[in-house]
This record gives sequence, structure tokens and C-alpha cells, in this order.
Amino acid sequence: MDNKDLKQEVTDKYSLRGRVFHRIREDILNGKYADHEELKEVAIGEELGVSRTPVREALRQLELEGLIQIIPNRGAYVVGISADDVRDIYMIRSKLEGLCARWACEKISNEQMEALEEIVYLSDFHAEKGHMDQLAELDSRFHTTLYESCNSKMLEHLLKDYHQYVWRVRQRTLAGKRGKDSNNEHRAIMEAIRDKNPDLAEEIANRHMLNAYDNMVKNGLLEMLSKEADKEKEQITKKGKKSKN
Amino acid sequence: MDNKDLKQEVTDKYSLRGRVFHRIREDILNGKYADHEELKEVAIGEELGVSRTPVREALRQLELEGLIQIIPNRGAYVVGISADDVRDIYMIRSKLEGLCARWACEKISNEQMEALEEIVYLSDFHAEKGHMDQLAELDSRFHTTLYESCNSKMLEHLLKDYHQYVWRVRQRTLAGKRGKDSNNEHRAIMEAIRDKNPDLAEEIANRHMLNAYDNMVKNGLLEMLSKEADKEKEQITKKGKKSKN
DNA sequence: TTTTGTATGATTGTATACAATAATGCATTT
DNA sequence: AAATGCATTATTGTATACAATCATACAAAA
Repeated sequence: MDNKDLKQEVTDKYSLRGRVFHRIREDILNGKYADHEELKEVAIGEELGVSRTPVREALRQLELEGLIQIIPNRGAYVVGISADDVRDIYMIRSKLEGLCARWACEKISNEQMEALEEIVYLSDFHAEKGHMDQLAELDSRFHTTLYESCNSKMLEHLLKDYHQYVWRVRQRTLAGKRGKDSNNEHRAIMEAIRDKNPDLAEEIANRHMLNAYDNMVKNGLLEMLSKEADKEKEQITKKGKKSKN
Repeated sequence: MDNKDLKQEVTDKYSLRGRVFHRIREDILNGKYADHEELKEVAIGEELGVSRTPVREALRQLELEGLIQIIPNRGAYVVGISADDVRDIYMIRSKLEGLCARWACEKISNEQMEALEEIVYLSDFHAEKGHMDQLAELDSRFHTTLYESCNSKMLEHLLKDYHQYVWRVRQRTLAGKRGKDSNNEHRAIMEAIRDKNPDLAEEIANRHMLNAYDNMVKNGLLEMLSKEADKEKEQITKKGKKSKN
């Protein structure tokens, strides 16, 4: 699993706070906490065997990431991803993945180029055999490698963020027959970059995202997301919680 | 001045931490702290009259924003914006402002449309009179209004972040004769949105960013940025500080 | 002179104590 | 029965105390 340390290359996982941060983040992304569930500092602290301080710091960071909402003197609440959010993210990613692929044409290193090729061929193999979890893992590695090869810390950071953000949804997507199509698109992107054809690379990477999103919609993979996450969030802000834990 | 509360609509400025967060952030953006300067918790706490706790929480958030880098057990250091960063941001913004303008064609409200028109006409007035600081303020308002009118919390959030990030640089830019050109582009964007022409709106908004960046380069406005910010940053990570404060 | 080791001080990491605020339950009133 | 007021409890906000880590200075050895 490589969906750790996508943030903060230095600080993390050597401090309690870093570990708490990643733990809560993963728990939210994996659905351990339901949308709008309240995260209590002492409860989390006890569960992880730490005091409130590192938990608080982690929560403050998660708020900035948009995964939770903190209401002063009230508490921290999980913010759900709405179907609209997913759509917006894929449209944004479409543009940015295109930019990334374009830049990669110029900036990619030989090692990274070989890594991309290897991932594509490996994915073919696992797609034939029907190893869907491996496929999801390889998809992550393909995109992460691409992000690193564009030679822009800003863009890399941004794309990794979004990639992680839709991780839960994305995994279900690749379990279907989209896996094979997706990898064919990966191959096309890889080849365009290998041929140093930035216009083509951008174009294909662009479409790759749009296709991924279309597939999700067609297969009803967004049904599970509350379409009203934002409205409910505002209600909480004004009114008050109603769960009794 | 409207470059406050661009983040965290709820939490802020009612808590000590929120105020500390914004204060340090502004101080960094305004150049009070030099690149790579160490931010000490007690010193900041004393200056603002608070204890270490809210300062620490604010620093953790600033790290996630990328404005500072925290090295475990060592300290928090200001991360400079390199010329490369600015270039990347403008390329990214070019794509995203285009997307925003496109979406605004469909989603903008009547009030927002009128606000845009008013800003454009007001800018004309101040450009004639040579009121450059007002022009910068109106530029901010134009873009902020546009961000809000695209009806996407994700995109709005992202663009406001970047807008704020290059705020310091941008202000110097508009002081030159670019101000008038910039406003003409604003007018073209506004009219395309008014005419519900998404393709044109996206195209113009796209170019608007590229032109802004070109102008910055031509006028040597990026010279003041250390082109090696990233490398120096990594040196700090590995080696150690050398300032004696 | 350079290097290495150690002691000291400075700074951050974590835990805990206390204060402030909000939620809850219950009694009282209407 | 519904609404209001008050007391109690729970939870967060902030400050402080202590532990752990790192930087620095200086002395001793090569």
C-alpha cells in the first residue's frame, strides 16, 4: 500500500502527531467514521494511547485539508465528499493531469520513463489474470510516478492531494471492466511521453480523466455519496448535532 | 483589504489560534520574516501575548499550506516562493481560471454578474486616474467574485489559495502599465460570461493568466525571488541551520 | 590544528491542569 | 403539555509543566 506519506515528506510518522494525523485521515477515507460524525479529542486520544495535544494538532491539519470541519467550542465533524465534489475534482484533475503529462515530456528521467513502461506492462498481466487489487495499486503507482516526473513540486503536490482524496471511490471503479480500458489509456499516455509529443500527451491525459469520470457515472458508483453533503454541513453549523454517539 | 478569511469560513478569528494563524501568515506574505527564517514558538507567543499552544497549532496549519516547513525537534522555517513556483502556479491557474470562467457562464447569479460589471467599470475609472492601489484591490475583487460564481466549492477554494499565494508578487505587477491591459482582459471575460459563451470565456481567462505571467517575466518582477529556494530548503533538511539569530 | 566527547542551554514534543463554552436534564412555571 | 430557567456534565480552548531532542561551547586527545 502506498497511500501513506503523500503529504509532508519530512515531518511525518516520526512524531506522534504525524502518526495520529495519518491514522485519522485513513480512518475517514476508509469509512470508519461516517459523514458528519463527531470526532472527540479524548476518545481518539485514548484509542491511540496519546494525550489530547497531538490529536488536536492533527485535527487542525485535517481541517485545512477539508476532511473535517471544526466548529469553535463545539467539535470536529467529518465532511463528506458529495457527488458534486467528485465531479469537480475529476474536471480539475483532467486539466492538471494534462498539464502534468505535457511537462513530463520534457522533464521525465530515464528511470521514471522505464518505471512507467514497467507499470503498464505489469498492469496488462494482472488485468488478464483478473487481479483487480493489484491493478488498483498499479494505477496509483502510474499516476504517482507521472506526478513526480513533471518536475513541479507545486503540481505534484496538488495532484497527489486529489488523487488521495478520491482514493476510496476510485478503488471501486477499477474493480469493474474499466481496468483494462484504463490501462490502455495509460499506455497511450506513456507512449506519447516517450515520443516527446506534449500536445498528444496532454490531450490523452485529459481524456483519461474524463473517461474515468464518465465510467463512474455510468456504473452508478457515485450513488453512495450523499448528494447533499454541503447542505447538511451548513445545517450543522447553524443548528447543532443530533447524534448521540 | 479583502485578503483575509480566504480560508476556514467558520473557525477563524474567533479563536486565538485563528488569529495567530492569520497573523503569521500575513507576516510571511508581507515579508516580515525572511526566507528560511526560523519561527520560534515562544517568541511568537510572547509577541502576540499567547501561550505556545495556539502558536503551535497555527504553525502546523501553515506547514500544510506550504508556507513553512517544520523539521521535527528542530523548528519551523519559512519556505520561500521560488521563481519556478510562481511560473508553475500561473500555468496551473491558467487552466483553472479557464475552467472557472467556463462554469461561471452557466452558474453565475445576477448579483454576481452585476458585481463583475461594476468592478470592470470602476477599474477603468481608477486606471485613468492612476490609482494603482485601488486597481490591485479591484483586481482581487474581480477574481474572487469570479471564483464564487462558478458554483464549485472545490475550485473556488483552490483558486483562492493560489490567488493569495502570489498576492505579494501580483501587487507589484499591477503597479505598472499592465493594469490597463489587465482590466481590458477582465472586460472581455466578463462579456463572454454575460453572453454565455463558455468556450470564449475559458479561452480568454486562460490567456489572461499567461499574459499576466509574461508581463511579470518581461519586467523582471521575479528577480527578487530566490531561484534556489527549493535547493536551499533541502539543504536545511539534511544539514542543519546556521543562523545564530 | 583538528577531531572527538561531554556538558550545558535552548527548543520542541507531549501530557496535564484549569478555564471557558456549549449541551443536557430536570424542575418549575405557565 | 409546553416552555423557561437553572444546575450539571461534557467538551473544547488555553496555559503550563515536564520530557526528549538538538545545538553549542569548550575541553581533551590525536
